[in-house]
Amino acid sequence: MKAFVKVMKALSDPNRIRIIKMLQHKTMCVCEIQEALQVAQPTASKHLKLLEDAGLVTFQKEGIWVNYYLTDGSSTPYAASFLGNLRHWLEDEPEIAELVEKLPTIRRENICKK
Amino acid sequence: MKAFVKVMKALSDPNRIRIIKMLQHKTMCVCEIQEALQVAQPTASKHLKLLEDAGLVTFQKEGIWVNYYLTDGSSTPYAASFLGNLRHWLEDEPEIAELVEKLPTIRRENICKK
DNA sequence: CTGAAATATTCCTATCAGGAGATATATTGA
DNA sequence: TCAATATATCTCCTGATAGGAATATTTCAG
Repeated sequence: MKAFVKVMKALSDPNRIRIIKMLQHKTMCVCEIQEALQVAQPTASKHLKLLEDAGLVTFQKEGIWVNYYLTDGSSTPYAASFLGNLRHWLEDEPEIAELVEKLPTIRRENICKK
Repeated sequence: MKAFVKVMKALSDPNRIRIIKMLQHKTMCVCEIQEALQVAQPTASKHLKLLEDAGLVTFQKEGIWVNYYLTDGSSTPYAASFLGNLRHWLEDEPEIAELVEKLPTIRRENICKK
């Protein structure tokens, strides 16, 4: 029950849903997500932590960057099911489509200073 | 997006999940749900309204009673998918099992005065 | 080691969600 | 019509949550 509620809450926020939909297309670092969502950096970090706690995303450190990507859903059957369904769900939402279109232009080289 | 978030939020609360799991077994009136969840009547009503807005449950008036039951999920594909998955999800949660076991003893004739 | 850059954490604020009591509404029976 | 019952709505309280600013942490380059 707790695990289920955690996944449901994680997917109850538009910005976190947007993160999932973006990560379906490419691995992203925090600053890229921050830029895509137009939020402050701590806000992006916090959303990612919540998604991680729910078993939906994970990350790998690459030097100074932290790359986030979707999990295989092995943590809970709920995560697996949602990650599967969200592959096609919301695909035709104009807002999501627009966000995905912008994705190729959002690259850490253009955002970060290093 | 809004419809999706609405369904996710509706299923983000333990008491509302319990309602869904109970309605899988039988149609229930508000006072039966109130009794099963051990909450105040307005609380039960509010949860039911939220679930209804999300397209997960609906109701039929029977005189003084209001009978709530699960929808067929035709309002949104999300509702349909969740109602399907929740048929087996959480089935082996002790807490849910216990709640379902108590169900037959919760009958409006024993609760309501009329 | 030091400075700079990316990210995480802390703290504060505003809004939202769950709960209950009081009250309004609706239906039925007398 | 009136009283009783079931349910819905309103109001208030409290705890949770999204957001950002400030700060801490981590990592790398030099």
